[in-house]
Amino acid sequence: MLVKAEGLAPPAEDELLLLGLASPAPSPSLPSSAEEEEEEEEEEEEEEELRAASPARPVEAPGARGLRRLEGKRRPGRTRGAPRTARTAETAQRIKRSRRLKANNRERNRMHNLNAALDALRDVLPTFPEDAKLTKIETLRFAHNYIWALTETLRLAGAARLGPEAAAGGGGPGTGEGSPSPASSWSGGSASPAPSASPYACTLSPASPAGSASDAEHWPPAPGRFAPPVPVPVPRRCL
DNA sequence: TAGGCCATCTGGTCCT
DNA sequence: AGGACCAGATGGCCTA
Repeated sequence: MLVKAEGLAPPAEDELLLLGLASPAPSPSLPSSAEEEEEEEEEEEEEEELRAASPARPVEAPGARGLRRLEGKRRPGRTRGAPRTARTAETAQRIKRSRRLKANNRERNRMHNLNAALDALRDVLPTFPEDAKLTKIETLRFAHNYIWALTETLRLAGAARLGPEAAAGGGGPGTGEGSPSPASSWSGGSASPAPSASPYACTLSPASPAGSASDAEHWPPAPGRFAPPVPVPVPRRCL
């Protein structure tokens, strides 16, 4: 997703070689070809460096290099003349750097995947206006409350069919005993809601799971970014 | 300009 | 050993 392409942080100077990484919306699971190429290059370089660093060359195949060594020919190279210790130190640095870049790539992909999942979640949440974009925390909180509201709706609907007694205390789908408020499982740390304090404390406001703090504070006034999911007969408790 | 949100980098820890 | 996951740091963009 990456809503703000221009919001991307500039790549580190030593990462400028990673062509394509700055693309605004790289597919989370499908790295760009440039990215793949770069990764391959990195791996090749790492292997090369490892080979150069290892005096024993345990995996050396009986190929050209082996022959060259047998012939006593030196491999011409960039490290010619450099002290061995300095060379290996530099090599270790390069390997370390290469691994870091790989880890960065993985982390970036991981976060892209996470954001994609978050986007998918946004897609199924009703917002007003429709194209309003919830922040990450809002999305999670809203989803939490929304699920709770739907569950509660089902419970009440089922209870209504069974009669008033069931409505009084019946457990609904997946609700175990009674109906746990969304907050009962919402351990949002400081955002911990204290839901049952007031029967009307809960809202579907994305920013206030089960009505933590004052709802007005979290529910932006006009033009509101979102509205409670109107079509759902939300329990009064959550309105 | 301050504060919120975000993407990215980074080092540490855990898991396979 | 390498990858996944996590949290802290950093810097950019946007808005009130």
